[in-house]
Amino acid sequence: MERKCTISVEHFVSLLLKCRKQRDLARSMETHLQIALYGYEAQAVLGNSLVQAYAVSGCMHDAHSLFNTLVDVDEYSWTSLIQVHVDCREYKHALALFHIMEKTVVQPSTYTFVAVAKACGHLKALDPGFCVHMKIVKMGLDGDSYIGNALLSMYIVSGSLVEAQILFDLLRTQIVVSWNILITGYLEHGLVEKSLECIDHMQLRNVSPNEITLIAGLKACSSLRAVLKGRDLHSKVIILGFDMDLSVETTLVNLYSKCVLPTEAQAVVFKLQASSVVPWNALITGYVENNSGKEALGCIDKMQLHGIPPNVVTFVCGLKACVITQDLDRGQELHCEIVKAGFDNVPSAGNSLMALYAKSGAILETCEVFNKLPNKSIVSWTSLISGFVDYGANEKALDCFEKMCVEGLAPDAAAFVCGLKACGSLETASMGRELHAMILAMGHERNLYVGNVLLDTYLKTGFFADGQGVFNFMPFQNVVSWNTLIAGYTEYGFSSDSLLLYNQMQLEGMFPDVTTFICTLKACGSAKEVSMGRQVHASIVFTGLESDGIVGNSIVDMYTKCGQLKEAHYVFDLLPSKSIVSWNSIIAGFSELGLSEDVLRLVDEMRIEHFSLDTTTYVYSLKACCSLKFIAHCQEHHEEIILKGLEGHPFIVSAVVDMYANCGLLREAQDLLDGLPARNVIVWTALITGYAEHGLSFEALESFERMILDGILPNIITYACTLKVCGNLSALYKGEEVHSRVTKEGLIDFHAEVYGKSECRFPNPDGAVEFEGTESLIFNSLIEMYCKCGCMVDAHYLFNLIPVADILTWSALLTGYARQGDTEHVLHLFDKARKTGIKPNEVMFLAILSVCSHGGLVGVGQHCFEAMIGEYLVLPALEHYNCLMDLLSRAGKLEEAVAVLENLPFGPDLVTWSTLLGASRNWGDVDLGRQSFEWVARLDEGNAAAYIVMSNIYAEAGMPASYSSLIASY
DNA sequence: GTAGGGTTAG
Repeated sequence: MERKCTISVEHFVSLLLKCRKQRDLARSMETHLQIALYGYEAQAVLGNSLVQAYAVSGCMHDAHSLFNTLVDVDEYSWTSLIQVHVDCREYKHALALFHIMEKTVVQPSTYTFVAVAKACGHLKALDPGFCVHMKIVKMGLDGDSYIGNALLSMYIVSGSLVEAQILFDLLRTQIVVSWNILITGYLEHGLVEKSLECIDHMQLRNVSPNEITLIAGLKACSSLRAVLKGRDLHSKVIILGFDMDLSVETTLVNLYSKCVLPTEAQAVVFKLQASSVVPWNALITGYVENNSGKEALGCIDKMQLHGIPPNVVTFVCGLKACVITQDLDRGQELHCEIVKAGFDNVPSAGNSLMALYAKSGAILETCEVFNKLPNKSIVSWTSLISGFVDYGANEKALDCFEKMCVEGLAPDAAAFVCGLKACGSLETASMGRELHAMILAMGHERNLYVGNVLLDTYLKTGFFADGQGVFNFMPFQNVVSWNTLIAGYTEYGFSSDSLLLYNQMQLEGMFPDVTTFICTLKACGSAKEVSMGRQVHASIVFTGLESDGIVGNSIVDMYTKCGQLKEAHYVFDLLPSKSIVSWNSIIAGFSELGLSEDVLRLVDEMRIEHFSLDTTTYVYSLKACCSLKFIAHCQEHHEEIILKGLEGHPFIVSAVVDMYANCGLLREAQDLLDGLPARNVIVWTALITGYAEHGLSFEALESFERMILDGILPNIITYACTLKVCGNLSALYKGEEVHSRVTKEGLIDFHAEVYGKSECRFPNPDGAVEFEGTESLIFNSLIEMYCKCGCMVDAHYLFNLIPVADILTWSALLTGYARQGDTEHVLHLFDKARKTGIKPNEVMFLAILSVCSHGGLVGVGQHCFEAMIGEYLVLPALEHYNCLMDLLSRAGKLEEAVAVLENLPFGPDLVTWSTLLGASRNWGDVDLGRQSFEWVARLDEGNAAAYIVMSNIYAEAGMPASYSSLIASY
């Protein structure tokens, strides 16, 4: 009872104020109990304080129950309840309470309106906000500076900048706070220049800026990278005496860092001599943002020397710096320090650790950090997904994405970006579409990152129309969007479109960056557009980007792909620093043109310059060795590869098998292939072509069978080679089987209309195989196969289906008909080919000459031979001369045939002499017969037919002596 | 006042 006298109501009020400040619920409840014990419950002031104390501690329900028991609810009770909801960001609730209050007799005060205006602003609720404004005017409170600023703030926060400016101009007095609301408002809504204009205006009206104004101004300068204006504000800071204000100085550090003026940023920090970690962090962040990882880490050391311990932000930046410098060791040291300092449970630290490990390829550590995180936020999940994507584990990434959704976390824009990246790498269009639908449903489609990666995913999966649609409907495109489009078209062989896009983007005022140049150079290379390539090269020099390593390599690559080795070599020699990629680019150029000696010379040069050969280099040098048939050299290479442990690499494996197969070491090739744990289409194809090229047709077909049994899908090269073998063997049945395979796989389309390119989805382009020309290669191989097997009906049927017949198609068909002796078809087709603009080649002329000779069309044949040289400028080979001699001698023009023989530009071969031998028999020319026979016998010993023909000549000429001696010698 | 995950490229 004694205590009852000593504790006053005022004491309880101050006690509750303390509880409220410390959000100490337990003490609030204890105090509540005491108030009840003392019988003070009916005291209005205590009731209101209790309501506030409960509300700020999160016990809104208790606060409301208590509010309902209050005996006299006054303006203060209502306002404090509304205020508390606003503080807890429960704006809707606050507004609802205000509406209830309006129905009572209690009149709102200035404080009530300030709280309600804040709620309206955050709700972006313009109509209720305007009603509140009107009510204020009606009550004559609009002259109050406090209310005026609250309303100004309401319009700004809700984004109604025009209304805010009108209200601002109507304010009775514009104090510095009013100006600051306007200035920070413009800044936050991106109207950066406008906020700087306001700062100038306020000074003209003799309102002196305070630290809030200066911070806003400096921030504006940062985002505009406006160094001069920034320096101007810096001098204001000094004049007005804010140069020891931690916040102002930190913003200054940030400004100088963003403007890449590290010395000035440092000067600010050192001059400040503060013991706070924050300005140091601003400095470190600046270095990280400018990709100066080493300097950032140095700064962390220096800061500790000044006796300032790092905080979480410092560690986060430090980890980023380690990613930049690729210094995993230092990263792990930082990890230890983070654990020691007890920051390992802080989400941002954990997420940055994951980023470090993921970007260092340490996926296990990434997962470990993730598993240890107590609260896995959307950011943590995204870090994990991103880690899997970087690691190439795209399926795993998508699994995680699903798991994250199952756990009830709604993906945000960044999470979608990672998920889509996985889809793009997996080339799974269906999953990509699912994510796209989710993105639309959740309203993330306007995010630039999302748009760009969506575009990339559609292009990577071959859906050009959808990709173009995404691009067109983006709210705005940036340079990345254009780069993605350019790269996407090039990837599918539409390089000319890429080049048009490069021009178009510049017409639309978009400046190319490093990546644009890299992508465009690639397009120039694939399109062999060297003049455009030179233009791009000039632009690169103009922008001073030619010293960039990747750009330099791309220029070399462009020139080599265009076959301009001189220019490529010139650029290569001038590269400021050559990497293994530079060497590979130039080597690839020489390799492409079959200049094997140069390839090996360059490889030697790079060895001299202490570069270690990588898989790409080995592939080129192996190819060069084997085309030069440097077998010993090849084997040395193989040993070196084994020594380096590269023999398992898929590219190397196929190159080595190809090398052995090419050199005719087919046993070795076969053994190597059989010993592989898994074989791919490239290795099998290398073996099959090896067998085919060395005339081992049966082994080639057998390998094709084994490849199918191995479960490997052949590619067009495999099919073309196998069809050739079938033709050589006249293996019609096998050939037809291959035909039905390629049809089933859709490699040829019997109803081939020309596709609108954005409508169709192309098969995944195989690295080694150019997409363009796929179909005609298969068609030509099939036609040739049917021709060789004598099935001219099938050959001609396919010929009619081919979308565009090229010179090879015509040659194959003509040769086929010629082999059948079908003069009529050959002459007709020859005529048709010429009319469609085909310039006849040597193969077509051989076909013509051969049918003319068999059909006795001497005049036509002779005319053709003359036209071949005079009109079509095709140089005849020995085969053509042989045919001509055959043609003449069959027609009895033996002398003319001999004249051809005597004027031959080459040495005659077995066919020449056999032809003349046959002719001699037909026309009974013993001398020419004997001469021919002697040559045939010399060139092909044991040619029984020649003996028989010669003996017949002797017998028919009535020369028994010669006849019997020839028989004896035989 | 400083701070966590996300887009294109050899």
